[in-house]
Amino acid sequence: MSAAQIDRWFQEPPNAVKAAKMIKAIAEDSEIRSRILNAAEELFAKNGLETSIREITELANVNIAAVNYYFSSKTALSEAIFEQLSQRINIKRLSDLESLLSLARNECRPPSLRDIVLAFIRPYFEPGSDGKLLARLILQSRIAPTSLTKVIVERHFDPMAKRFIEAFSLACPSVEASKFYRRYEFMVGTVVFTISDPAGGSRMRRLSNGRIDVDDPDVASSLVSFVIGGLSADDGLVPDQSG
Amino acid sequence: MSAAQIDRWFQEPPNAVKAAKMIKAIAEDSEIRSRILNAAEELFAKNGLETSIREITELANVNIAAVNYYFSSKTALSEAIFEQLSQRINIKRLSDLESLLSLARNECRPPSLRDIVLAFIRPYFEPGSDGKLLARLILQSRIAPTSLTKVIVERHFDPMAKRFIEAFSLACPSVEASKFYRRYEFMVGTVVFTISDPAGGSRMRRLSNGRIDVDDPDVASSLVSFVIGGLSADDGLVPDQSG
DNA sequence: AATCATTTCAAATGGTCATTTGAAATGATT
DNA sequence: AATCATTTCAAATGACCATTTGAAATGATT
Repeated sequence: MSAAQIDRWFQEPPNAVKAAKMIKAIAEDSEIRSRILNAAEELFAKNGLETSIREITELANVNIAAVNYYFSSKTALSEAIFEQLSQRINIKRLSDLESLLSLARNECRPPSLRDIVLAFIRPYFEPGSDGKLLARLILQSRIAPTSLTKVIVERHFDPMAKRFIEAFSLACPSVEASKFYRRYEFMVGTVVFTISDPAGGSRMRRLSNGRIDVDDPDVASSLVSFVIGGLSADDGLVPDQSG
Repeated sequence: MSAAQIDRWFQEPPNAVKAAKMIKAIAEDSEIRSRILNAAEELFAKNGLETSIREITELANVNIAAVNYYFSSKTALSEAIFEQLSQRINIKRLSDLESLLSLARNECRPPSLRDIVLAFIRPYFEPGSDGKLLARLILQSRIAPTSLTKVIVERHFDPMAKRFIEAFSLACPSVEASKFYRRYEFMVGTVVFTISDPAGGSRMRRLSNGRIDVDDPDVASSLVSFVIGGLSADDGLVPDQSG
């Protein structure tokens, strides 16, 4: 699908056959591009974020120059992946949150804190959702932020975070609202760090002499309990009434 | 202080003047070595862990070959820093923990959970303790572990972790003991992620429209409340009695 | 003073990397 | 069929990196 083709598309009179072709072209656009995206996503998840273009293009079975042709730089490719993943997972979270909030509103009760936390955590554990990769990308952007990871966090994470922070206040009216700015971040830390524990050499397994592991099916629910406990903690301090 | 010098030292008869010189030599050993260590620590903390040897040696004002001369490789240098920092902070934590445990024992009461958590968190916030650098190094070893970061974690962190996990059980007998293997890791995640928030462009500040920041003096106590809430959470599940 | 080990240094080495180039292939348009 | 834009590809480019080299300087030992 070239720029020139698109230009012509708008200049020419309508034509059913051409339209069909054009739609097909857009739908398949572009096989190589998505082969690169998939390979990169797979290798980033498996081997970390310092995978070279060479490895990616070898797995994708495309020429090494294709990355620069389709994405203009390796950085742009990484950010495309980060953005795509962030968007997919955060849209899911937000829609889960909104529907549980409106359900609570209809039933004239506050939303349940457990439901909110589950809406936040669930996408990380759903099979095929690449939660582990997203967790690594978030940690990476913590340690070594780039101007573009900052943009992605601001665009795809901050709005969702604000909604969750509001929801926490609804669910826990006894906790002073401004505390949730911090507690939200604390929650993110707990979740992201836990998810990113490398499979196999897991630290939990070592510390517990093999009894407990990160990949145990009930880690998610342990995590939820911990987070709920933290979010709703009574810290015994007098809330600041000045603001 | 050369190997040959040390050999001679043990072969030769005692001599007060020589002894004095030797002790001086050991004490100053080696100025360049420590200039490199300090520069590397500073740059790792400021610019992340991918600082090049060139930058380090420029700041330290030594020749670029000095790193390989004194540390044999850049990896070994990083690990020397990681190890030194881990040891310093973890020894402090362990000794704080042991003394609060023995105090509780003498007074025939369980230790307070708050005291234990404080012993864990305090070193990260003490000025000059390089808590931020350590947090970054820990996150880094999460995302991209090397065979030697693994060794450092096992040597300097795992024994301390086991002690803290035992202490949590003493402080919270109502929580089934094996839960603390997980909850300890959850705590680490919360703390490390929070500490590593880059100064200046802090996310908390953004989300709260400037009202709350990571560098606020009371973040530590918010963190402690959250962690206590999580550690002592009642998850409503029936504990596994089979083991 | 002569010999020896250690330390410093500028320059070279060799490897990996992302990116560019320019020609060849493909495919669409007239 | 001829022209044009787009896509593919092998090879080259140039930057940056850690590490090595070997000679010169320093310092200790006899």
